[in-house]
Amino acid sequence: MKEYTDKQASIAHFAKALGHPARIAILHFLASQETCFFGDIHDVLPIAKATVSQHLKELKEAGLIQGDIEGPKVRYCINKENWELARVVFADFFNDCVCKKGSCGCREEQHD
Amino acid sequence: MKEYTDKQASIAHFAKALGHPARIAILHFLASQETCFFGDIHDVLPIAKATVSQHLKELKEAGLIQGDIEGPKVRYCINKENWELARVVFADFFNDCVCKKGSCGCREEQHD
DNA sequence: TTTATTGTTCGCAAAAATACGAACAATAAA
DNA sequence: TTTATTGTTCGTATTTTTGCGAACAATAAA
Repeated sequence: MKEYTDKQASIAHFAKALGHPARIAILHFLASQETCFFGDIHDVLPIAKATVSQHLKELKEAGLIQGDIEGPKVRYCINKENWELARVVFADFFNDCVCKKGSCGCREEQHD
Repeated sequence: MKEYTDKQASIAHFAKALGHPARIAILHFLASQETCFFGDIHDVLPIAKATVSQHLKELKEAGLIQGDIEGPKVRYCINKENWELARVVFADFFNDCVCKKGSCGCREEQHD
């Protein structure tokens, strides 16, 4: 009956931003390239530029990337601070959430 | 123009499953309780049982949890193997995707 | 056998996410 | 100034997600 905690909302928020292959591909690309203009990103994705722009906006709103205007172009980049924050948030989450050995009565074997 | 890789799809898939506070709350709860019946989970969430059941189904389909029928009850538990897989997938992702120092031309300071 | 208890599934409604082309604004080049 | 390049925003359509109550199935209890 209780509401969600800020921590839970925060994890879910980051996870949601990562919950689309296009956005993962964008982050992969940003990490691999030295030049990361909008056009370069668009070139490696199978979607229209309007859609790419939308995905970039979501990543920006989640704080995971930033964009700098350079002339008529826009240079995108991973936001290092929040990236590190997200890394820690996920690492903590996976560390906290473990079925302690023997603490639950679930069967060991997997089933469907 | 290229499609997404299996790895990108896999990360996005796990992230999507984690992209709702109710599902994060469920995982937190499963990790903290010794008894994890459906009813116990429902009791700590602010949503109807039909909705809880739906979220559990999604987590199950993502492979993150499993459910065992015990009498008329159902005992849920984190799926340790896939949990470990997800942990590694995210850890790798955050390690791979870093804006190498000085490799991109983004401004250092944050802006809006 | 009848009645509770426990969860899932069904059917539906509302909201959000995804995607696109067209129109637009801003800068750079001619 | 006119034209081209670069991205964003707008409007819209489609799909997916989220949520609920009601109906249902399965086991346990009376």
